[in-house]
Amino acid sequence: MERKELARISKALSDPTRLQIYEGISAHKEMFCGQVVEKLGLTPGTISHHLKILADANLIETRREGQFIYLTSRPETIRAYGQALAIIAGKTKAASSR
Amino acid sequence: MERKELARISKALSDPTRLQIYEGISAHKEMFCGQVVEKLGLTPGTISHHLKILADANLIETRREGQFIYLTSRPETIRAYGQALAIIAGKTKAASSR
DNA sequence: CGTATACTTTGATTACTATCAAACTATTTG
DNA sequence: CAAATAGTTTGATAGTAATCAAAGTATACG
Repeated sequence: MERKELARISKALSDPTRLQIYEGISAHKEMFCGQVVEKLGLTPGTISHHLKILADANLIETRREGQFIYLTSRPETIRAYGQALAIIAGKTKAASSR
Repeated sequence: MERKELARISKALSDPTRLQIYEGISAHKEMFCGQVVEKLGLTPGTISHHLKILADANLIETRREGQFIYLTSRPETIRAYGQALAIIAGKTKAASSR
């Protein structure tokens, strides 16, 4: 994974509010934006902003269904991210991943 | 791992310059600040700033030896970080970590 | 078609961050 | 002690980001 993409994912995860949103979406199999707004107590505009950053980092997926936009998490992105970091961290020291 | 700490580590990794510094330190078993300055082409002040953020996130360790300050990476932090994220991401979906 | 609901976009504000230059601190060595 | 070397701290600047309010867009429904 490229440094730029690593940075994009890191940045998406670097805000406590976004982390909380991501945790919520991951914990529930599916949520729509209004639920996130209600749960976090922020304005729809702010939530929309954060969701876009998470989606741009491929951490979540959005799907429209009628008036609602459903949010699901993409665990494979976290997996690839963690793996890329582990490889970097294990460059010289400790290669005992398994 | 707490959300606040996850955010702190993520933020430390969210800047391309810091990622590059971290990669460099991980790749060489040991570096001192001057080497990072030379490699990155930024001022000592800027490098010092980034190193502090990485150290505050426990991603690196600093140790003074005479005039030099040696830098080593702490792979166990990345490991714990990746694991914490994997647990969050796997809350509802895909629990096949092992 | 008009109204309601769900979300997005825009503009403004405030707070944070990356960077540099320059002054400062710590350590070694003549 | 003075001078050199290695980092840190400070002050300034420019860019980025989180948040809100309000206006805008999309979908459903009467």
